[in-house]
Amino acid sequence: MKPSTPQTTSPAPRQRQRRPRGSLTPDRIVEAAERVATTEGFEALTVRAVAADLESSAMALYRHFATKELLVDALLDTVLGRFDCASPTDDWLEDLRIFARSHRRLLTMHPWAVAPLFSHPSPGLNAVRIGEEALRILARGGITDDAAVATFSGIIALNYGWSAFTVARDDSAEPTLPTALAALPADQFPLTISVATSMGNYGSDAHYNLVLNHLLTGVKSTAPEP
Amino acid sequence: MKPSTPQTTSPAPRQRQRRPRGSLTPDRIVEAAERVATTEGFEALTVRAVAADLESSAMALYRHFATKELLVDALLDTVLGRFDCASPTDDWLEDLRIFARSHRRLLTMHPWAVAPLFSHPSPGLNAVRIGEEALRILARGGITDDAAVATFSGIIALNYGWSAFTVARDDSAEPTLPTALAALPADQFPLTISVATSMGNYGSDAHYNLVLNHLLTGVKSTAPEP
DNA sequence: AGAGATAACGTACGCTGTACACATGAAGCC
DNA sequence: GGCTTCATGTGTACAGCGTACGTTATCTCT
Repeated sequence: MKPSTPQTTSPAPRQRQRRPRGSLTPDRIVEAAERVATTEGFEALTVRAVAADLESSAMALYRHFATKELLVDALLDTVLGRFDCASPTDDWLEDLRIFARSHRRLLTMHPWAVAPLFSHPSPGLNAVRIGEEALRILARGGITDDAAVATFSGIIALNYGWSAFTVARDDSAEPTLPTALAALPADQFPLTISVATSMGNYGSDAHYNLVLNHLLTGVKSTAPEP
Repeated sequence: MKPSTPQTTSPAPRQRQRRPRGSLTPDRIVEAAERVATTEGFEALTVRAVAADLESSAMALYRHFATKELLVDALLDTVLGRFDCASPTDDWLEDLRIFARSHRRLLTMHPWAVAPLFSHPSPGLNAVRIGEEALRILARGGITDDAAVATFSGIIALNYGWSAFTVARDDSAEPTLPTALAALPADQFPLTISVATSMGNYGSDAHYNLVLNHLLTGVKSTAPEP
């Protein structure tokens, strides 16, 4: 196999077939990194794994990203770049709800990215773009300055925190969460046991919409115009 | 130095003075782990570092915790065990606010624990205890079942997400966030620039209280009793 | 005192990110 | 065309990680 280097003069071919010059670009590396993250999980996103996906060597990536952290930053920024910045209706509160749902969908569609996005400051340009969109919607409702920043922060925080539930969920776990809760000592956790079935779908869309409704109700109640 | 083993027969003392039999307990190991985490940060919490803090060896810890993950789980559960479960007033909504603030304070007082708590499912007993307390308060307001679980989840999610802001904040960063935002292209991010100063204290207590107010307003609006 | 159990420990292995030296291929210059 | 120069791909190596495995020392029970 691989008789492409039949150089009999050198007994041990110390290097494999080298890839052509422009075959490694930041974009291609980020694509490979995402491929690894989606298929193997973020914890398996190692430099060597990305290089293997590109059929390259680990150190080759360091010509384009000084550290692994910078590569991850670029990867996360491309994910944030997929946010859909549409404000379709003419009701600003409804648009705010759509904004929140879109952001949440962005996270649920990239579950491996939630934890690193959570830990990283990552103030990339696309993150700013998302914030600008939220501020635009809020301004239409007369909410500006600290109230706007706080509201925006609240929605983002809610979404990130909520993603912790949905991402960590292991539906193949045995025993199921409701049955595990039902086995608790009834004298210590009576309420937990009584809502065990509802606890079964904690983090669900229905629960999320309920909470988002609550938050938006409060936002609306402090908006200048009725 | 250390002439305690002047055993001249063995030229190289292959082992240092071994510690007595009961000197290593799960509790002491967890204490040492927290010491490392608080002083050096969670990323520096290695098995060898914990062992060094105990003046022991790395493998000695594995007699008490099968894996590092289990040690971390125990550490996180002790942190959750410090939650103060008081419901001081007779206004359930006010108690819910105090509950949320207490939980948030728990996170801010253990900043290193936020990220691992976020990533881990970690359904320890103390986590259930916190949930039971929230359900008790909500039940006093007539909120049960799915509405209660959703509301509880919302508060917890908000706190975790919010902690991402406050934990990641690097106030010694240069340039400051407002000045960095002010340098953005004004035609693309006009609103972000206009709220740059408010953005400076994003994640602050004032902003958090504002968001919590919004959420509680919504909760109150759906509560059975006025 | 002797034996058995077990807690503490040392060594070693495969993995990680990455510093460093080297090899190679494309581009500019004569 | 030949030669130089420089950017880029690659291999080797190292410190540090979690931890499997085998050794020892100490405690307990006769």
